Order: sequence, then C-alpha cells, then structure tokens
Amino acid sequence: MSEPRSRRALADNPAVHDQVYEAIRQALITGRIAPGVGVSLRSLAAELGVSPMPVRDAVRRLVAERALAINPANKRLSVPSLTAARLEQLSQARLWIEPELAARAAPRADAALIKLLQTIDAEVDTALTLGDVDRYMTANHRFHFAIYERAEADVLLSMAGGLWLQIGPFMRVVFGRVGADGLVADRHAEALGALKAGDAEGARRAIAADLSEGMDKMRVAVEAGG
Amino acid sequence: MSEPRSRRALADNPAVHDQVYEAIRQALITGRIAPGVGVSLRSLAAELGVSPMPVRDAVRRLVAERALAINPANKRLSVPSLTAARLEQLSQARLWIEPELAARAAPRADAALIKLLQTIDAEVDTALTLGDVDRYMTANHRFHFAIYERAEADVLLSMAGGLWLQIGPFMRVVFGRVGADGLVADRHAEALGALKAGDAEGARRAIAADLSEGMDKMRVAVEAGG
DNA sequence: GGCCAACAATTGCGATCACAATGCAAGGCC
DNA sequence: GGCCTTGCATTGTGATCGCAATTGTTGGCC
Repeated sequence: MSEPRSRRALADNPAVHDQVYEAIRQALITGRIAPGVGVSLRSLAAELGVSPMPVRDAVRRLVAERALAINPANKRLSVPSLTAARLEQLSQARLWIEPELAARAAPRADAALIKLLQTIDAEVDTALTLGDVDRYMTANHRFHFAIYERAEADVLLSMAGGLWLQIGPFMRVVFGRVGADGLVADRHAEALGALKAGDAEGARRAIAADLSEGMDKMRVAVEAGG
Repeated sequence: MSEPRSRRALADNPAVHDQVYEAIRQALITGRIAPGVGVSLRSLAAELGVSPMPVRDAVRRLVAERALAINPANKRLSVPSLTAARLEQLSQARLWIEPELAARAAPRADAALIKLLQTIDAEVDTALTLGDVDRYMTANHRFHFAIYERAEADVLLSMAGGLWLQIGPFMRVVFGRVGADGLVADRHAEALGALKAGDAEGARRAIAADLSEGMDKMRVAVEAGG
C-alpha cells in the first residue's frame, strides 16, 4: 500500500474509501461480521491493505447509517447488537418504504427490467437449492433493489438501502437458526407478475408479503435467543 | 487550533468533529447555508478555526445523511438543490415516521415532559411574534424532538433526525417567500393536549396535521420558484 | 479584440506522525 | 492465593504533508 497507485480517471475508478465502504457494507449485508464483536480501524485497515484513513471515512458513513455503532464512552466501534426493539422498528420502517418503492416502480417497469429480474430470481433460486447463504443474500438484495431503483425516488431509495444495511446481521441469524430452507418461500414470482402487469398495488402487496414473512422468521429467530 | 487541549473527561467534552458536525447541522436546519452553493473543506475549517480533518469527518456524516451532496465528477460538495420530487418524498417519509413517533411517545409522556413542551412552545410563539426565523426553527425543532425522544425508538428517531436535516433548507425557502407569518398556525397545542391525556392516536393526528400543513406551505413555495 | 493555452491557486484524498485515553496483562503487595 | 497497581500495547483523534486533479486567471497569439 506504499504503492504509488497510478492515477486514473475519477468516474471509472472509485476512491479507496468508497471501496472500503463497499467491502464493509458487503460484509455487513451478508452478515460476515457478527453483531456485538468489536472492530478497530487499524485492524480493518490492515485486513484490507490500506491506511487507517480511508477506513475512518468509510466507518463514519456506516456509523451515520447506523450500520455500525460506536460506544460513546470508549469510542470503540462494533456491530450493533440484535434486539427485539431494533428489529421491530426496522420491520415497521421497511414495511412502509419498500412496498411504496415497489408500487412506484410498477408503472415504470419495462421488458428489460422484467428480464433482469427473472435472471436475478433464477440466481436466488440457485443459491437456495445450493444452500449458499452469501450468494442468496447478495442475489436477494439485487432483486429487491433492481425494483426499487426503478421507482426513481432517490430519497426513499437511500432510506431503504440504510435499512437493509441494518437488517443484514439479523438475516444471518435467521440462517444460523432455521437453515437455508427457512427462507424458501418468497413472493418474488408474485412481485414479478404484478410488475409485468404494471399493477402498482399488486407489487406493493407482493413486496409487503415478502418482507413480512421474512421479518416474521427473523423475529422468532431473535426471540429464540438473539 | 494548535492549542494542546487541556485534559478532560470524554463524556462531557465532545470531540471536535462532533462540534463541527453540530455547527454545520445547525446551519443547515436553520437554513443558513443556501442550497446550490458550493462549500469546501478548507474554507469550512478556516471559518470554524479547526483543521480540515474533523471537518472531513463531519462532512462524511452529513453526506451519508444526505444533508450535503457531493458532485461525483468534481467531488466538490454543496447543499442539495430543492426539487419538487425531493420535497414530495421527504414529506411522505416524515408523514409516516413522525406521527408514529408521537403516538409511541404519548403513553410515556409525564408531567415533566408536558412542562418542558409548554416552555418550548412558549419560545416558539415568542420567536414567531418577533419574526426571528432562526429562533423559531430551533425552537420548533426542539419541540418536535422532545416528543420524539420520548418514544424510545432510536432507529425511527434517527430517521426522523435525518429527514429534518434534509428538509431544513426547504423551510428557509418558505420563510423567504411567505414571511414568518406563514407558519403561525401550528398544531402544538393540540399535540400537547393529546400527550397530556396519553392519547396516542390524538398525538398521531396532531403531529400529522402539523407536518402536513407545513409541508403544504413548502410545496407551494417551491413550486412558486424554488 | 477575442480565443486558447499555460500557469497558479484551490480542493479532495490518502499517508504518516503525535498524543491522550483506554484496555490488557503481568507482577508486586497484603 | 486474591486483589490492586503498574507498565505496555492498542485505539481513536487531530495535525501536517504530499499528490493529483480541477478551477480560475492571466498572458500570449492570431
């Protein structure tokens, strides 16, 4: 990392702190970083092969998005612990924002989006049959946000992104307790049909049902001993 | 700022980047920073008398909260511009989250909170009669969040905080166009009554009405030429 | 006189260093 | 042997420096 790092155009070459952000973000979404454990700037920096500085920047963003928590006394940072109260609030927020995004996306859904979603959904199913947790979570995330991005509502979209970031660690708990089979029943097909028909309310209902079922499973998993 | 910083406990002495964050946050909430104008780290640092470093940290947080925007090409930062689409999304998000927080706070409202709210509301009225815009906005913010904090829902609370940060510049536009008289009709008394009675649904309705009237005014102001 | 190229100033990003505070563990004292 | 204290390693924070890229300006050329 003392490498001089040949300079490159800005657009196609994201800054280091953005790469670090994405790395930690992916680790959180897929639940690779367990809740409660403490992480340090320097350890993260060493692990990613960069200086502590861009890690500081990335961590600031993640703390602002509540994807990481910082102990006010120690100033030491960790992944927020999974409490029932947190999950309940995150569920409620998701259940409002994400169906709304799906409803807004419905009238804008074109053939290209449908085709993309079908591809992603096939990937989701593949990951499920293989029991590949990381792959499932990544594909599921892509499926939902491919829809949401079509809503052309950047404020709500970023809120949804923040919520997924916070819910990621919970999802890993679900898989840890009920196994990959526990999430087989999704409403992706239903959502796809509604989008294809341009049915906003149908898309809203489908996503709401999909979320609701997933969050219910998380709830019982957390109550079982989160 | 080469001052050595006399040793002090951490809790009662916030870090510099937190102070910077609060300073910029206040400037945004009260609308002292106009939308569209560009700011630089070094200029902010010089203005606040600190090094660019804590300003970077504060700006990262604000960008993550979408209170500041960063041009992907220049990487130069500015206050997000006021568009009708943005306002509409912010309105919808606020209209869901804030009444919910008020409803959750209602059963927890005690005499001390009521008294505090009465004091703040008097301050709001004073600011209104004086036509002191900054003072009104600060007091109004304190009124709402004194309620919301009682909901004991930290996830939703932080979401509400982020929304106020984004809506701040819009509020200044309202005052600029309709004058301080335009916001005289608030529903604070109604909300206070509902909280005193522990009436969750009443508090929800009062806050929803308060928000909705304010957002309507902003909408016409923005459409008039934001 | 107007346009373009080269120069200078500014800006964001990343690295490194310094420092105070905390956490941790080994060692001494009762 | 158990508890406290002392010492060292680690951590977050802030400052300063260097670099590359962009911006604003000035000078020269046609």
